[in-house]
Amino acid sequence: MSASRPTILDVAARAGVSKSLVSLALSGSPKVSEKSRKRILRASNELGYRPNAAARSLAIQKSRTLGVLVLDLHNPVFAEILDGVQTEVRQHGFTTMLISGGDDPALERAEIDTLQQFQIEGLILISHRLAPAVLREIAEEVPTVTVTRDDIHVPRMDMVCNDDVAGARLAVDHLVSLGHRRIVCLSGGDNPVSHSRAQGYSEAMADHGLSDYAQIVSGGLSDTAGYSAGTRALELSPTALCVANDIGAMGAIAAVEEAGLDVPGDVSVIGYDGIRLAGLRSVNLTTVAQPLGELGRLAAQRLLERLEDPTRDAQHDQVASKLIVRGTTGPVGSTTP
Amino acid sequence: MSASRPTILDVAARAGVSKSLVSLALSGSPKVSEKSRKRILRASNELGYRPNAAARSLAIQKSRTLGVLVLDLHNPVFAEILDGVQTEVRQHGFTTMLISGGDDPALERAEIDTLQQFQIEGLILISHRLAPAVLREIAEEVPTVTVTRDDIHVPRMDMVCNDDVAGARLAVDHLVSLGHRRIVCLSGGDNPVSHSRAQGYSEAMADHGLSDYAQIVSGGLSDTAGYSAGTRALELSPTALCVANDIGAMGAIAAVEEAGLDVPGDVSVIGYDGIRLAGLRSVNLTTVAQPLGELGRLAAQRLLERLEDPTRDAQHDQVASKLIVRGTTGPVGSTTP
DNA sequence: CCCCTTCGTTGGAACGTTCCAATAATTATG
DNA sequence: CATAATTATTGGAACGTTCCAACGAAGGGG
Repeated sequence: MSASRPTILDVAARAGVSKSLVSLALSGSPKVSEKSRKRILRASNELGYRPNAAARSLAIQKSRTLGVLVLDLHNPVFAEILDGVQTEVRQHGFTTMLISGGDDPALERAEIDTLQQFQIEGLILISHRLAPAVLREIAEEVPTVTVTRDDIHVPRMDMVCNDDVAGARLAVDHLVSLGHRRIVCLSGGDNPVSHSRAQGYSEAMADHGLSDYAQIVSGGLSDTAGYSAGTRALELSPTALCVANDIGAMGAIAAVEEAGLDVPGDVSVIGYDGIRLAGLRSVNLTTVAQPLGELGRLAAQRLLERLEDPTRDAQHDQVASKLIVRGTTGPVGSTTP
Repeated sequence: MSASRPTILDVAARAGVSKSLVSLALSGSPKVSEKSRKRILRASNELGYRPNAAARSLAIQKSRTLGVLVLDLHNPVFAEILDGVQTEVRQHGFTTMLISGGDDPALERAEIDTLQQFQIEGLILISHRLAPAVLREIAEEVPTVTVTRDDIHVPRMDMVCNDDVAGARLAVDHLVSLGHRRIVCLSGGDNPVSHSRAQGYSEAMADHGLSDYAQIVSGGLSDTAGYSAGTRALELSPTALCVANDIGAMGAIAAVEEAGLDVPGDVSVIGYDGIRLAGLRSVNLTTVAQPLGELGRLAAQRLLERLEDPTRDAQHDQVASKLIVRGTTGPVGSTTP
């Protein structure tokens, strides 16, 4: 009948024992007699007791909570990485606090601050826009692991990425094997990930002796950016477009089709990321798929390891991406213009 | 040099005042002299002081935190609703804890439990799979508002929805105005939202005197469900498909195209939800758009109102959805088969 | 029968904050 | 100039938990 939630003292009173014994019993200590344990558990259930996380956190000086920042919840890539994080973290009895920076560095910083007020024990950054100095500052205060970005090096900070250079090469190799030579790269703009992918493209083109055909059109990671870059790329009369990411590739496809050309008959298009969306029947995009869930799982694992041993050297994992051939790539010239 | 974070006492010592005054100053109380305030602020900055949310929560008996459950982070609908929630909540100085139930009732329950251990002051359920009894139990313990579902009524629980019946009618009206009569409905399966949308379809068909043409093919809310329902629907040789949601509509489009038919030349397709994805150039789906952000904003607002006045009567808001005409619908028979 | 273990149990302190009542310092009032 | 009123500041208690040192009650060995 009390207005507020029952506390450990209410349980103790009802079970006729001390609060300390309740605490012991609920944490599963072996030094509680079977008789007491039963009575405490019963009292606890009857009252609907639920421990107060704030009080516990204050007492044990730990929060058993990890913070997770995603760049932007709208981008499916991040939701899929998040899945991996959640499953791994849950298995270890940690709670996660999820925030999204909405693609705004200032907001990101503010949200991380809130996270720190909750005394998070570790932080996972699934992509971010933080300045190197800010990131360093944060990583020094709380064990941190970045996913998807490996450009900023901070002493004790782990990083989990795929090899964008190798991935982009996979894309080019695939197109070349289909007979394409006039392969244009639609870059994702001025960010580390896009740089690596563009570099992989250039390297692979060179390896195939196609340096003369290599051309990079600058774009962005969004649908509209992919569309406008695609439109510009068509002036170079390519037979294939190698796009920086899946969403951008979808925009590029729209540009190709709007120009009255067929995908993949006239122009093949390949993306990067491997979001589920790309597998939708109406999209059916050939892409270089990162193991997104695995990326998240690994990040969580590295963070948990660091919590055990905070002095461990920074680790830098690279996971392998693989080509998924679907319907947007095909042999060169399957339709004659 | 201390290993752990500075506390309010460290700040007090450095500023040469008592902890109480620091607390006062940091909470912006007017009864602190300008001189003290300055010194405290400086000391606080120098030490990099950050209040301990757990301690505060314990002291004030409030967490200033709201819990948000989304059914599934992968579905873009929810991310967009979430946006609205976040902006509104932030403005009021609350923090949100976000969890996703991964479409599993048991997990949902467990995650909400965790939320309650953190003493959340309110809960927003952006769709859920909870049994009525469980939902009732939760809503009795913590102020709750459901978004997107309005089938389970609980005394003090607010609900924010769009009018699915009216929305579906909008879709049918649009198709009829384009001259369509053989309009088949691809339902979203056995859930309250899909039922309402199917009902709106039936009502509108009747209003237009097209009851004889009304046919509902049962499907689901996913891409693949839309695809298979679409395939089955084509046997009825429709000129238009009215699909339960956007993602399903994308699947249906694939089915139509795979059958060698043109969208919208041979078959028009309309979706429901208004996810951004539908606006991508390569998708360009005509749809009935819910004001997703507004839905979230309103939910947060209702919850905050209830926190002010817990005895207030349950409120049930309906927001208006509107038709967005894009490229997947067109006049009937624009291509002759 | 007494002492020593062992086991089960307990009260008190601590965690970092807020809030209240009480005090100290300052200013206004007669 | 004393006293009242106001303004600034303070110490202590409280929040709900965990942990530790200390306790009482059994049981076993001498």
